[in-house]
Order: sequence, then C-alpha cells, then structure tokens
Amino acid sequence: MEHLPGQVTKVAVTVDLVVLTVRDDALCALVVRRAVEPHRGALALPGGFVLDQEDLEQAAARELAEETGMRPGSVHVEQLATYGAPGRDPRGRVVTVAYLALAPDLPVPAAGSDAAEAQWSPVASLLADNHPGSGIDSDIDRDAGLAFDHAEILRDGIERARAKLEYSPLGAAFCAEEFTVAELRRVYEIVWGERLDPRNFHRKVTKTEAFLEPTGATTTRDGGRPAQLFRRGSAEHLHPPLLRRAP
Amino acid sequence: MEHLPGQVTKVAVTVDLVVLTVRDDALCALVVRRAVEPHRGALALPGGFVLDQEDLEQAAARELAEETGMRPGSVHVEQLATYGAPGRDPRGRVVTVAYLALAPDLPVPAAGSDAAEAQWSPVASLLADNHPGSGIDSDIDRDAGLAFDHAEILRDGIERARAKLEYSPLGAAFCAEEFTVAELRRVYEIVWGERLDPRNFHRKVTKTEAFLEPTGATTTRDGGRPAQLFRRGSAEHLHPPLLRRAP
DNA sequence: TCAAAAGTGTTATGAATACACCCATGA
DNA sequence: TCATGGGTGTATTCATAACACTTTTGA
Repeated sequence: MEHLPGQVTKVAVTVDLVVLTVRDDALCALVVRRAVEPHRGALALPGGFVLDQEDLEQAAARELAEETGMRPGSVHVEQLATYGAPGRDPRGRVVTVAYLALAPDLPVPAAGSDAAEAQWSPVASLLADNHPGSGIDSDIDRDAGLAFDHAEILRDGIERARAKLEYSPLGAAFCAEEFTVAELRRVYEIVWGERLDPRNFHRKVTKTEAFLEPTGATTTRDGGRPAQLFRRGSAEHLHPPLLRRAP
Repeated sequence: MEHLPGQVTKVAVTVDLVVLTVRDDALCALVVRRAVEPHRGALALPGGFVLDQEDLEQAAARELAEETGMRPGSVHVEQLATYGAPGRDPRGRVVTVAYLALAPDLPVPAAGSDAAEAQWSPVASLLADNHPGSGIDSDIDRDAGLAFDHAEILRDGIERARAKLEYSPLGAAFCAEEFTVAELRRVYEIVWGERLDPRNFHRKVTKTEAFLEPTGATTTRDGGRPAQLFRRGSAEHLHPPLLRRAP
C-alpha cells in the first residue's frame, strides 16, 4: 500500500500539551524538566512522538496519561495548532501538533510516571521574558525559558483558553466535578486577569439555560453563607457570550 | 545534526487548503479534480506535500499560488487544523495541516497552472450527503463526494469562517479591495445563511471604530442610490461582536 | 415619475453594569 | 453578634431589533 512518491520529505511528528489549571490564584501550566538534549535541563511542555498507527488525539491522550497521570475523563482536551518551522528542533525536521488541555487543580499524580518530574508552574513566570531557549552554547539550559518554540505554543494556548471562556462552558473544566458559582467566577477572574462582579456573574451563569446543573447540595467551604453546588450543564455554548473588557 | 531516535515513526506531511469565496449568492470552495490515485477522478481540496526546509505557512502559500494562481496579498490565510488519523490516506501515513483561505470572487486564474483544473463549487453541493469517497472498489471516483477526509476538513473550515465573521473584520476578505456596505452585508448573509437588516448592519459596521475605512468614492453598481466605497479598516477585532441568531 | 437601494431617525426590547440590600452560616 | 461570602432586586446604561422615513440615483 505504500505508493507515496519516493522523494517526499518525511518528518517526525510530535504532540505537545498545553495543560492549564488554576491553582493558588494563578493560571498554571504543566511543564517537565528535559532530561535529554536538546535543551537538556530546560523546562518544556509535556509531549512526545506520535506512534505508528496512532491517531493524533490518541497520542495526546496517551502523553497526558503518561507524563501527568491524568485520566482523560476529568480533563478537556482539544487541538490547538500545529508548528512546523524547519529550524524549530535542532535534531531535524519535527512537526508538532499542540493540544490544549484544561484540568482541575488535582495534585499532579506524577509519581509512578517514567517521565521527568512534571510540575505546575505559573504561566506568568514561564513567559516572563526569559530568552527563548536556543541553548547552543550552554550545556544545560536551566532557567533559560521554555525549550524549543514552547513559549509561543503556551502563549497561543492561553489565548485560546481565554477566548473560550467567553462563549463556552469550559471554565468548569478548571473546577472539580462539583463547584460553586464563586469557584467558577474565580477561574474567570484568574484566567482573564480581571475582576468580575460576583452578583452579575452569578445571575449570568445561573440564568443561562443548561449552563450549570444544580446538584441540590450546598457547601460552606468558601466561608460565609452556604453556596449551592453545581455540575457542568449540557450546554455547548454560552449565548450570548460573557465578554471580557476588550480583546 | 540528526539525532532523532531511530525508531521514531516518520510521516509525510501535506497542506490542504479550504479556499472559500462568495459567488453567485452561494458560499463556494475551490476544488480540484484528482488526476492520480488514490481517489482519481474525485474532487479534492487543493494541497500538496510540504517540501524540505519549508515552513507550513509557506507551503500553504505556495500551493495556493500554484494550484489557483492567487496572489497571497489579496487573500487571507490562516491555519485551520491538523488531521492525522492513521487510515486517512491509503498510501500510508500522511498528516495534513489544513489552512483556511478567504478570497474575493476573482475569476480563477487557473490557466497556466500545472495542476488539475481548479474550480469553484458551492459548498452545499460538495457536502450534500455524498458517500465519503472511500473508493476502494471503483476505478474512478467521479461524483463520489470529496476525496480522503476532505469533507470533514471543509466542514471545519466553513464553521471557522462563520464564527470569524462574528468577531473579526474578515468578512471583507471576501470582497474586492473596495466594496460597499451592502456587498459586505451580502457576504454575511450568504456565509451565515441568514437575513440581516440592511439598516442596522450599516450602522453597526460604519460606527465601529477602524472597522471600515471610507475611500470617499461612491458607486451605483448595486443599483439605486450611490453607495459609499470602503476599504478594510485597521481593526483586528469587532467588539462587541456581531452575533448570529444561535450557534 | 417610479423603482430600488442607501442611509438616517426613533422607539422598544433586552442584556450588562453598578450597587443597595437581605440571607445563612461559622466563629 | 459579627464577619464573610451567597444570593436577589433594581435603576441605569448600552446595544440591538424593528421599522418609518428621507435621499439619490438609473430607467
């Protein structure tokens, strides 16, 4: 069945994951410390090569499980974009398909995985104008920013997540199975870096059909008067959208 | 410099183009008739293999020029998504990075290109439930729907275009360099398949800062009272967005 | 003079904002 | 009883929807 023209360039394909969560009042991404060259010692997005006979989506789910121990069930995963500049990997031509994952703040069940220690890191510090790690000279890349073009990928992932909160119910993907309106609001505030009025937010998300599904239970874990607990509703879109100040 | 692990699967990478325009009151896509197997005789999206040392964006621009003769300047191109299911090309593992292009209704300057005849075709007929062309038995695939998974790619491209009209000034990418408000409105109406109030639409697009740039000239080509001609403005976003009925 | 489309004005409706206020709990 | 956050009510502002009406052309 192999009838591809012989001169066709063949390239290695990887998937890379932008796994975001909200944690300690900051938007955080999952990163691993690279154990091998290139960019050994530098931080990078988790990812790896796509296997033979493996779908891209599958590869992303597998890497997510392998490198972070997360169960696909509790995490939203969607394709982000593909990066294929010829020089992006010094080892040769590598095209990477980036995926965006939104996860609740579970303790990284890292232990047991064979990968380098995965850890949550605030995106602000990951992107704080470190030099894009083109560590050709130095032997080890510690503190040189994200490896490869992963800073660009992370930026794109964050922007996608921010935009999605406007018109989809995916903010809930950052919350536990059951959550209060205030917890969801804090997700919005942290992802957007913007204060929202608690009362108007409450009205918006509770009045929008099928956006939230009440569980009947309440909690006082946030202090004050008991708050209703909700699950994510069946709505796929938030219409009309909940807009940020100005994009 | 080649230090990729030897057992890494290498795959061929193509770019495929969803080139859309508005033409004869219908949303149309550019398709080519395949001259070689697989799916010989079937319609397919224009595209081709990414060359050695070529960026993905470059490859998309090159294919656009080669297969359709369009100049990049007059056409908006953006990455759409990547498709890599193991069985999507019978010749072997091929991952395709799809690009979305929005073009004005130029006569396809096809002549002179070495590719198969490119032609505009209404998307409604391209997607009218033909069997997804898995033409294993038949020798020639004429009238068997789009080749490969191109129907899925086309659907994704159309949905992206529809969504983008809501919050970006890209509707103008379907118009000539200079256009009237009514011409822009017809783009919206045809892409969305929905009637818009001419007067409210006029107000919305002309009052939004930097969305349209008046040229000073007028035209009567649409009949009736002369209409002002505009160019696309410098705005990158349309805020607040111009929403469809219900997504 | 008429049809046709451009463009303006006006009112009504609906949603977001801003904020006063009451409610229910733990400490 | 008091601090804390949950939740409701309401006036105001802003944007869109709906539509009457005037303007400017070609036929």
